[in-house]
Amino acid sequence: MSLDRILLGLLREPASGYDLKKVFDERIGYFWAAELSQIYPTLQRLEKKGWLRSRPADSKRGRGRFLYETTPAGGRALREWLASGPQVGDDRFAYLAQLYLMNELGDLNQTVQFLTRLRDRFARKWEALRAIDRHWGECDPRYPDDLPLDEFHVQLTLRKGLLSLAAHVKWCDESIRRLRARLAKEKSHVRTLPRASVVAHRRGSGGADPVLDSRRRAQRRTPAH
Amino acid sequence: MSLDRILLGLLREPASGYDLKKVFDERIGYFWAAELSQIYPTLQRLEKKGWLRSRPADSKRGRGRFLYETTPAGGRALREWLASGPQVGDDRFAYLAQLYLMNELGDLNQTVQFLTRLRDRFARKWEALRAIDRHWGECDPRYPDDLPLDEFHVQLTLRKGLLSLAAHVKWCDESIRRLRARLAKEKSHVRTLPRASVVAHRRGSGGADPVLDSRRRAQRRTPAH
DNA sequence: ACAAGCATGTAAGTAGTTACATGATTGC
DNA sequence: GCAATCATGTAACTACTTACATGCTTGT
Repeated sequence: MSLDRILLGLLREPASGYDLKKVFDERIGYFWAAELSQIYPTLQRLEKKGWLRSRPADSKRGRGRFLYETTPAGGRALREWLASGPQVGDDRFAYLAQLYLMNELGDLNQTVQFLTRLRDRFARKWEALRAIDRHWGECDPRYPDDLPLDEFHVQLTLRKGLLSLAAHVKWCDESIRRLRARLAKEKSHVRTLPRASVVAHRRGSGGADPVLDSRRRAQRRTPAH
Repeated sequence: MSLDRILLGLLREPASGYDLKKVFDERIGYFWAAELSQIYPTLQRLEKKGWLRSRPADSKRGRGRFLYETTPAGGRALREWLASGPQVGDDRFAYLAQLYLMNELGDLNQTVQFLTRLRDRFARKWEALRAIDRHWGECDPRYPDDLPLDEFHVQLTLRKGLLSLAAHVKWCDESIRRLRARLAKEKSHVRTLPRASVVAHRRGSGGADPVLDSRRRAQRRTPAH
């Protein structure tokens, strides 16, 4: 359903299935993904429905291709979708389910490691969007508030990705800090040495852990927002 | 796959399919959803696989029920999943796709309305989590940093929901502000009256629009983070 | 009598993934 | 000759949704 409308929207300008795949991978991957094996049958179905039309074209490299384009009927279906209000689906975050159940492992160090890896993934995604943002800003003096309206809408979605991922990274950092504080407290309890917690804390953030090191590296480039 | 492991995790304590549905709806809906029509067959499949066992039980109201529980083999499968690293899937946010393509409607006011409705939804979700957070804090003096470890893990996921939704609301507000600024600029351009933008801005946030009013009402209870 | 809540399920359909098949062209 | 890239597709499978069927108990 959503993929149908997204293709309708992307095909205001003619493109092939292969082209569209690149748009998903290189431009809009932060809010939608699609495989070629899903794109091709969908294009065929939408053409049968009268929302797309295709024509053969030749490519520089490889065999011939088909360029698809939205028909007026397709445009109406698209606008209907856009005007139907925001489509908010059920959230499904497997990593939160894992964290929710992670007490099963009975080891807070595992949870710290888990969140550290998660932080790394989010930070990498954030950096990818940040690179687009920075590049766009350098190439167009109208960026971000005086862009033409079509690009302005795109920029709003990019901004969402940036803010959202920054919040994710912030949450990971906060959680790791809180977990380490608990670990330190536990250690000092076992030893009954009141100053042991300080030592434990120094150890925890001063070792040669490669994951932690990559974490610290990433953190430098990371957002206030 | 993920649902399998989540059920394994939830069934460390015996429960029926119906009970589990309530857990999804009332406790963990902010990161996972499941329908009864998916839960029942999954429970049967996991029992055949040896990861769950069931026994009949009677209920106060309605017909007899089946209580399921994780077996040792199920526990091992669960721990394997938890130790396998964070499972981060492809993001699919239909509302961002809509916003990305919304220039098609050729009317910034429609985009403002769209984001206002979106803001309302996020704010409501945030308030639901905030209520859980507040209640928990009032009922348990150990909240949030001295909770027992199982509840501490749960709290981390709740905190993620709060931070994430707060960022969503912030993004909506920022976007609406930027859109209004553009609308004001356009208006003043048409009229060629340099002070018209001020008037337009006052009108835009002072009218009797019920959606806007609900927005402002919600905003009072909304997060710094 | 009937609605609401408890309780378990099946059937049909949609959306998306993984694996595979095919074939052309360019650069090394 | 071979890998990479361009290009289109099918088949089998997994995950999830919507609609429906059934039946029991309690409160109004």
